[in-house]
Amino acid sequence: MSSEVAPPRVSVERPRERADAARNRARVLAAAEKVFAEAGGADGVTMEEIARAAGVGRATLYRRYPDTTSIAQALLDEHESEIQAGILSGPPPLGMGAPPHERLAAFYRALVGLLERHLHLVLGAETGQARYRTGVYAFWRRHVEVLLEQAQAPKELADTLMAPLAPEVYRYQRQVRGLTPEQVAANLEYLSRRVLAGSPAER
Amino acid sequence: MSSEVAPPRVSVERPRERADAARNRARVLAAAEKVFAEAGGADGVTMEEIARAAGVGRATLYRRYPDTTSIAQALLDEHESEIQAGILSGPPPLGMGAPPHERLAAFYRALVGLLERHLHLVLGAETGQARYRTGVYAFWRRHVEVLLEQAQAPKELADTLMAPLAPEVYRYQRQVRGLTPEQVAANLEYLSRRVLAGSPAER
DNA sequence: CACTAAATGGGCGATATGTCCACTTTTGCG
DNA sequence: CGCAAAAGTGGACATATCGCCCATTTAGTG
Repeated sequence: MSSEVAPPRVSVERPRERADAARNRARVLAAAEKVFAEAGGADGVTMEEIARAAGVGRATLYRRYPDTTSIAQALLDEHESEIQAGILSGPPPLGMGAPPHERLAAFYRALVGLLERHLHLVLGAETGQARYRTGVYAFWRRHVEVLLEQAQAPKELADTLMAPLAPEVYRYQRQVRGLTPEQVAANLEYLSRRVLAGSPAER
Repeated sequence: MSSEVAPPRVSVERPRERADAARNRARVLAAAEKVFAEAGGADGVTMEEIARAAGVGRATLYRRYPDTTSIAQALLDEHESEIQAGILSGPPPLGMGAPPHERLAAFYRALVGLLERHLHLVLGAETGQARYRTGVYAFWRRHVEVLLEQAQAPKELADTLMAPLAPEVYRYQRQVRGLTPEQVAANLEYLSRRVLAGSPAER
């Protein structure tokens, strides 16, 4: 990040959000939450539909969000931040202090919980390519990378170990294969142990 | 598969494809191949665009394919069939005869090869949800399931072990993380050994 | 209380979709 | 060899969404 001549004022001098803007922001988010839940993802959800449900014009939506995925992303941010905080400064096994394979298992459990509670939002925000463009993916990825290093396993496995957390994979396991959230979490815990626990990698 | 009253004629009595239909089918597939390659996936590819590139009307496209993903799927079928044949009746380690973890590694290698050569088609055909609706996914899945059983590992891991083969994951590793196909394959081989080789699962 | 700037929402042109139907080509048959 | 039925084709049409523009409204400020 580069900074030009720093403005003399404190911080970035954001003009403060107007009252009606804040009100509409809240309306939009509440309406979008409902719309995504009903659609079960982002499939048929359009900007038009969210605008109608929120009782605002389409241009009001476009002012803040370029597309439906960024609205879902905004709704998710809050929940994802909680997990980030748990990783950075929470108690073990999610936070520091537990052995790598237990921390990975805890991380898996936390994200399975998120997927279970907000699958429609994650499908709306991180489907397909979009997943890898969100800032939060980089965070998850880095965390897994560190755990791999601590366990003396190749850190290039990070994306491989993240792949089962793609929302489409979770949806398929839950709705088509009929697994319970606990079963999914147990499988991932098994994976954690197999890959990170025991003898370090010989290769 | 169930059969009603079998028709007296040999086979299903398909009226045989007309010459102009066959010609246009070939044109469409050739044009679609090119269009997908240029777009690098299915992102901005429309039925209109493929029709224009093939020099046929849109209705001609819709007669055979309901959407762009099914066109990409048709183009992929051939290549995927080769791998299927290799699994069912080819030599080890892809075919029968090798230990499970080696067969899984060989399977991973075969699919990495497919992804490397035809990523744009796989992105066009199996992006997001569509991946789990293709017939071929069920085949891959079942194959991995059998290998898991043979290695006395929980067969519910099948989808988890398939997840890193999603085209978006491969694209990200190759184009964003800068891994080579060999590195991706090596990582997956490591995963195969860790999960399937050695002591059976205690749980 | 008036004034400025942010915020709003309806409307517009462009593009894609999926279906329909009149016309053309191929094929089977007398 | 020619003809009729059937299969195939392609352009047109109605509909929907997108992304943007701009006249109007509304909130905050001196």
